[in-house]
Amino acid sequence: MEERKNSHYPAGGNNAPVDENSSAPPHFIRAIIREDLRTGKYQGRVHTRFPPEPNGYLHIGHAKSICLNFGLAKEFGGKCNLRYDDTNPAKEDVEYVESIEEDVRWLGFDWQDRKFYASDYFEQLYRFAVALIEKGAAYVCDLTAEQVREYRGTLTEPGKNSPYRTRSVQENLDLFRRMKNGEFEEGSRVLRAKIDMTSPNLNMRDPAIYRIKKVHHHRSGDSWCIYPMYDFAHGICDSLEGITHSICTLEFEDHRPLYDWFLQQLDIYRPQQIEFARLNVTYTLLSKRKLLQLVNEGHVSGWDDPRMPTLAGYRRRGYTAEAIRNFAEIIGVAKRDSMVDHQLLEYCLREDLNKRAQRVMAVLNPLKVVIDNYPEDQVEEMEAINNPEDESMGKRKVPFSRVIYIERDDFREDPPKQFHRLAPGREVRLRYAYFITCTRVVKDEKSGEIIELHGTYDPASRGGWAPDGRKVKGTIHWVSAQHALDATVRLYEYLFTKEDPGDTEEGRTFLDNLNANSMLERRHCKMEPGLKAAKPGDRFQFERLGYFCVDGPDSSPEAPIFNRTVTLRDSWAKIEKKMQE
RNA sequence: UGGGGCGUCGUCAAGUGGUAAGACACGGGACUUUGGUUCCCGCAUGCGGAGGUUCGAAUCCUCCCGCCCCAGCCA
Repeated sequence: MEERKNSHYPAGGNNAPVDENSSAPPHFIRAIIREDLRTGKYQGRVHTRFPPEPNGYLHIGHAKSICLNFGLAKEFGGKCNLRYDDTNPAKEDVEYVESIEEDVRWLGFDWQDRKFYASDYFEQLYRFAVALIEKGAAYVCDLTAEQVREYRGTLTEPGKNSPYRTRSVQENLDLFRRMKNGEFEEGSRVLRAKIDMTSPNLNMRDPAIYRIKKVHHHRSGDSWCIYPMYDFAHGICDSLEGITHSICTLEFEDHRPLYDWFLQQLDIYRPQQIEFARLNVTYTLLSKRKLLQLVNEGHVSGWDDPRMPTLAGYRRRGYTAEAIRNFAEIIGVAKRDSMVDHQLLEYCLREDLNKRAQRVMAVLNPLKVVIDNYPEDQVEEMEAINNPEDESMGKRKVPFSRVIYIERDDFREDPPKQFHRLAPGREVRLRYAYFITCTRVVKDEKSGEIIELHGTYDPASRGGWAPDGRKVKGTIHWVSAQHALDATVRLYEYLFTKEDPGDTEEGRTFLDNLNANSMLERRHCKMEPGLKAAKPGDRFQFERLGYFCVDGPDSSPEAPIFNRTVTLRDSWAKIEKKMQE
């Protein structure tokens, strides 16, 4: 039977041999596929699908699903379709389908010519519904939504049959046709599957298959005023496309009997639905509804705000697709609810960026330093390494002169023991330049604020080495004042203050957990001049600070803006924190 | 208390009867012209609990406890 139904799909042959020594971590879905391949369940085919509803932007949770579905297909020499679950036009929009395609491509996956829409199948879906009516497995019900709820029963009590359950096939056919023709009001009638009102699984208590919605659809326009429900449409689409493994999240586990029921009733090819646990990440929210709310209420600048857990947000923030793919692999796939530490994502990010980001010097909180014994008009070009992890990235020249900026945090008037940066009388190395010693601190008389520092340099230490072999513990970054590029930097932190932003007390909402300091904009940061050539999306490591990228929408050559993607690990901050305790 | 799932280190997660992988985090050390990177070392006498089967149990059996999901004409 299974054999026969599967027969119109190409038999194996397009599959690469399974690599038993694959370094990919084992998980239960891989195990199922291996077993199916071994037993020839689908003639050696592996065909998955990624089925987003175009009602919002894709987020990191979707990335897990995308990587799983496309990744499995690739791993086993199969295919993966992109299919929009666009059965509810009231919530969907073309803006979302465009963003979804951009995001999936950016992540590095390709659906080739297999882009589908549930709406592509509206005509067939309708015919399948008619077939169900004809075999007495579906009926038109005139109960109101509220009545349907009452008839459904509760978790512990069985439901009771709708008085319309016994309508004749002829009457059902007629009514359904008229529903389609727009003769009835929205909500007045619904087509239901005739299953079992006493089932302990509420999904089997005569679920709705079609509802009337006189709403314009972003693809089918106004040609339909009835739309199929997810449970009915999804399995049939999977079947029509010859999907072998229909992977979805845990909350659909209870729907599997229904998924199977429709396909069995219709006697069509049956893929298997497999459920895994959706992703949760600390300090972030992955609910489309709540993300939409953040956007609509202006708590963020949009779906692509760099603080958003959307792929568009992460991309704008400077994350790489490679890092996200690696993260998706490393977190594993299982059935238990879990909350992954955001630091794991950051680890994947740094690992990738460390290898590819060009190093550059930038001062975010500038403190002027005048090197008194350095010739007034002299400028030297110091040689700097672009990436110590990748020699092929070469070297560059950075101008040095008498007046420079250093990071305010790199100077302490009264330094603690373990502080080995600049302080009165102390010597430090200016990266790729000279050793300098601080000789004088100039303060504002009234406020006491440090305005500038004066110091001397050792001409013999050019490049950062002292010929007498003396050591300095600290190396700090700097930018020549007269050559500096003035730029704005946006420092981002978690959008929420709680590990689980959705965990709220009585009377509060996730909005109460918003981090008021999630974005700090610093103007007039000083950067080495070579950064003038940076283009939107370009990523850099600002030495000793973190990874940054040129913002897409807001940056311009006249007023460059850099987003902080992620900080570098900072063991000094840990030491300082420990000293305070 | 109907049904469906799930409980292995702080967090993910392997393991499917032969004596608890790995990663992140954390702690310590080495190296360092980024307090970055890299490299070493440490980190579950125990797998939700209690019984039982077995030479041997995270893995099998029994009972119990806890957590998640389902009462949309959402997906």
